[in-house]
Formats: sequence, structure tokens, C-alpha cells
Amino acid sequence: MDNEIQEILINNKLSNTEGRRKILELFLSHNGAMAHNDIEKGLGEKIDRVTVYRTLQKFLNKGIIHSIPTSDGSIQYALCKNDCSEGHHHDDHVHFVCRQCGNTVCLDEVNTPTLDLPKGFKPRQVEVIVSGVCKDCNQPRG
Amino acid sequence: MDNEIQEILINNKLSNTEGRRKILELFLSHNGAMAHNDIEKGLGEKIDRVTVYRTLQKFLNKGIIHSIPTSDGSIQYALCKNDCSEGHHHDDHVHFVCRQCGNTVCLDEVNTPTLDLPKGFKPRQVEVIVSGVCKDCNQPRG
DNA sequence: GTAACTGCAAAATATTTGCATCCTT
DNA sequence: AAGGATGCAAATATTTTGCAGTTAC
Repeated sequence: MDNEIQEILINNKLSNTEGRRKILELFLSHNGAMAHNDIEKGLGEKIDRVTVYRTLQKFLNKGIIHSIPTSDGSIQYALCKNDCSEGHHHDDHVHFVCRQCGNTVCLDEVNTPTLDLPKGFKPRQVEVIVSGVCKDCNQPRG
Repeated sequence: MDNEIQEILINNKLSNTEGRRKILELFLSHNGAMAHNDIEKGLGEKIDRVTVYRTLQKFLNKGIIHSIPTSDGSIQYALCKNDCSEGHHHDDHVHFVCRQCGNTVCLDEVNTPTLDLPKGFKPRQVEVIVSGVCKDCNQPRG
């Protein structure tokens, strides 16, 4: 995993600092998206809240992570899987919010649909958030 | 329009107060969704901020309005067109956020698609937010 | 050594809660 | 009259900004 972290930082021309490493580590070890607050908690509050804000902002700009709006107003962040770059996201997968465990995950294998919009509307990006019960919570046992 | 306002309030067993009337009036006269802040401004700040919060919350619960999460984290609110009722939204249309004018509108005529999710995921609601350039901003003239 | 990053303090915003008063029915 | 709605004050929570000290390269 360390390799992966270094790679991400180098590829994005970001200096290798503890905060960034810790936050990337958290993303890589956490399955699913996290809100700012989750991240802060997940770090054991060792990193200043402000640094977290700034780091997330930077990661967003660089295309390392993407943000997922959810209906309760919390913004979730998740790692971009591949070939996103500065100002150029390829973020065309569906997101799933589980009503039971609260987790938000990227369904990388489900692409956002092409929609037939009324005349005059020019779509640039389609964001799909599905809510329901996720695979894990849907298990009959355990 | 007054009739419509009265009707909404009566149908939802809400007492007929100035704040509620004003906020409904604003929704009815405004084409598109509004964030909390827009609503406060739109009311000319005649109604207490707290009342706006509480009213929106109540309208949401009653199914008079629905909320639209957008990627910048602002929650937008829009009138439900029909047959939504308490805890029972029929809110299966697509939302469009214009990058030029910033407006968010409901595309009532475009239904949310049915998606093929991975095994185990049980969808309950599908939220689609399209961003791009809206009909109005796409006009070659004017 | 220099530019970039961090943490702290504090400002600015946004949201929630308690309570006394007022309004609707 | 009774219950609910409102406004105000204040408590909380969230996000942004400025700046001085520190770190990466």
C-alpha cells in the first residue's frame, strides 16, 4: 500500500507529507466513501481539521478523489479508481448509499446511463445516487 | 395561486400561517429549485431564519417539497408536482443543474432509469442529477 | 534556500435548541 | 382555550482565512 500512496503523490506532483499519506492510507484501507467527519475521526484526530479540509480540496482538484452528494447534505469523498486527472474526471459510475449501514460505495461496474433530455439541455455530467440496501446488509446470515 | 397555496396547506393539515404562505408563494412563483439561502433572500428576510428551517423540514416530511443534493454540497428544495404524501414520495424524475446560470430544475418528463445493479444490492430510490447547460443558457440569442 | 504545507487562532457561516409569546382553529 | 407556530437568544457545528513556524525537495 505504501507504494501505492507514494505513486499517487508523485503522479500528482504533491509533496510527500504526513497528512497526505495518512489520508490516502485511510482511503485505501477503507472500503467506501467517507465524509469529512469520518475522515477526521478515522485519523484519530491527529491531523488538524483545517489540514483535512485543505487536503481534500487539493485531492479533489487533482482528481485523486471525487465527491458524492447525498440527500442528507453530507458530502462523501471516495478515491477515483483510474485515469482521473486534473480537471478531468472520468467519474461515470453509479453510487450506492445503504440505508441500513449508512455506507456509501462506488459501483464501478455500473455506468451512468445516457439520458434523453428535453430539447436545449446539454448534459455534461450525470450523477447517479441509488439508495437502498447494500450487498452486505442484504445477507440472510451475518 | 392563492387557491393553490390554501389547498396545499389544507391537504397537508398544516395551519395557515404567514410564513408558510410566503414560502409556498415563493416556490410557486420561482421556476426551479432553491437552497435555504435563496429562500431566505427571496422572502426579503421578513421571516426568521429559524422559521425557514422549520418550515422546510415540515414541508419535506409532508412531501410538499423534495430535496436535491448537489455536488457543491448545497441542498436544493423544489415543489413536488403531484401525489407525494407523507413519507411517500414519487420523486422519480431527473434534476438538472446548469453550470452557467446555476439554476437547478426538475425535468419532470425525464424518468430516472432502471439500473442493473450487482447481485445483492436492493435499490429503493434512484437520484439522478445531470449538470451541463440548460435550455435557457443554450439560446444562441438572448 | 525556497516554496509549499501545517497548525493554531479566530472569523465567518450555517444549523439546532429552548423558551416565552403570539396566532390559528 | 389549547396546541401549534413564531421569533429571539444562544448554543453548536461547520467552513474559511491569516499568519507564523515547519517541512519537503
